[in-house]
Amino acid sequence: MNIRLRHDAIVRILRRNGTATVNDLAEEIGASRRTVLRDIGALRDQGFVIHSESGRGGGLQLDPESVQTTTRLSVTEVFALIISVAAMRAARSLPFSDFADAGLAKIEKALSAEKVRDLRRLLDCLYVGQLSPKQNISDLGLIDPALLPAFETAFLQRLHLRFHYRDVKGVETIREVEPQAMLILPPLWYLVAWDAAREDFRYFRMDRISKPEIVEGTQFRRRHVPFEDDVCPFNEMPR
Amino acid sequence: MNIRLRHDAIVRILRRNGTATVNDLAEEIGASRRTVLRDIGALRDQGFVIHSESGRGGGLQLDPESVQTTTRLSVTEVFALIISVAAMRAARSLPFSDFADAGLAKIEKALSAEKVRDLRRLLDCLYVGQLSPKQNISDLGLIDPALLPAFETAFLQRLHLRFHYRDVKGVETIREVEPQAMLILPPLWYLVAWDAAREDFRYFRMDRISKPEIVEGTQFRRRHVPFEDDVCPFNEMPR
DNA sequence: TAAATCGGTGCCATAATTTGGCACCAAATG
DNA sequence: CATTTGGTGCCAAATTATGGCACCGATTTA
Repeated sequence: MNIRLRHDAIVRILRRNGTATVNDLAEEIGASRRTVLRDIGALRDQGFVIHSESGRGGGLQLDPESVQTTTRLSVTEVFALIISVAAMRAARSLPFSDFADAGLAKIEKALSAEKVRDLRRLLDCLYVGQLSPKQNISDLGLIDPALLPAFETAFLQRLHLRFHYRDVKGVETIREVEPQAMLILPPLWYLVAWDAAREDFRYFRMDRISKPEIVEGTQFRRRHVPFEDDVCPFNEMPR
Repeated sequence: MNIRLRHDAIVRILRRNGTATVNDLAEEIGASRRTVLRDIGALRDQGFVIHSESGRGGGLQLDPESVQTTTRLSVTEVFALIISVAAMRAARSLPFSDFADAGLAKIEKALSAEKVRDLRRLLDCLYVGQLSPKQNISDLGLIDPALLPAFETAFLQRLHLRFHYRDVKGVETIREVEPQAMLILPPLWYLVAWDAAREDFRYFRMDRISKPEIVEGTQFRRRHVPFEDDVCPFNEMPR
């Protein structure tokens, strides 16, 4: 077994069991005691806080405050994942074990097959904290990570974005808009955009947007988004 | 030289030079031709699209569409980075080379020293695309990544957040709020929160928030954020 | 056409790294 | 005290990475 996989496994087992002895770990992983101890050292070097107690009934314990993960993902992957996972975490408190088992299929479609292994490991490693009451995954609407690349480009480079939008009644229209702002109301993300055809601002729920595409050569200027603020004015450039 | 560093170096050189021969790479990196060819193979397996041409004047070329990065970061790191980088990209179009050289110090303070190496590599690898006019980095206000952990927890777990807030006039107050929504108006991020003391919603510019801390044992319910929408109502749960 | 350049593959010995076993220490427990 | 458990140093064995070499095919240039 690979060193990375072993590190992941150790963290996962510690998170699952709460506490484990070096011998337990060695046996479950299929490596020698010496190797496990070396791995523990490496994990500590990486910043994991692992408590240990000698003697009978002793063992290793991962500090519950340690939110760290062993998995390292590419930027694109993490961007997509953060949004999905944050949405889920926010939607209801639910343990990721459930998510990993039952809800994975939903994300598997969005991410390419090779990335799924990484994803599963990420979820295995993620800190679950106080999340408690179990929920049915199928209730949740995720933001489709496949939308993000086109979306991000349009948003950041200020290019017109064309997409299909399905409204509350299920009616689908095609929109061409200037993406002006994002509004995050967990678990939902909204796009705040100027609708050129309607000459007004519109709010679009991200999970109802499909087939987004950039309209080339249509750079626009930022508009003053009509939100009022009594603390500080919007659209002001930072110092 | 480590295999990871070599992969990073290859991608970086290809991005920089546009095209390079295997021998060029081998010499610059200080590895054998055989090893470089093996690395190219590995990078292709990882999904990098690398074109090649035989004969004089031939060589390797990284597909400009290939936005991939070699660096893999932890979730926390990437979360912080994405926001900073997105803010910068959005603020003005500016080449990351500048950013890496001049603006790095600003981020170095926020991230721990060990992570800076990763960060520099990330920036080296990032796809720069059409970014062109140079800008003075010091103009830009970044969201301090150090704020994020406390902030994220409060936001997602619905806990009260206490922080110092400096308003337009520079007056600093201490606030205790219920974080309800995020509003992204590039390059600025706003926190939309219910201010318990003032019994009303307030907007806080992220870069004016300091010393955020979670107020334990103060879980709140989501409120209906007073934004109107004619496309679909807010705060509606996704299907 | 011939020579040179350049990517690409297979093979194998050598170099480097990782792993496992062993001895042994310190702390805790019954 | 014997036992359990974490932890370290050391070294040989196993595993993996590397470099050199021969050689192929494509392309360019003379």
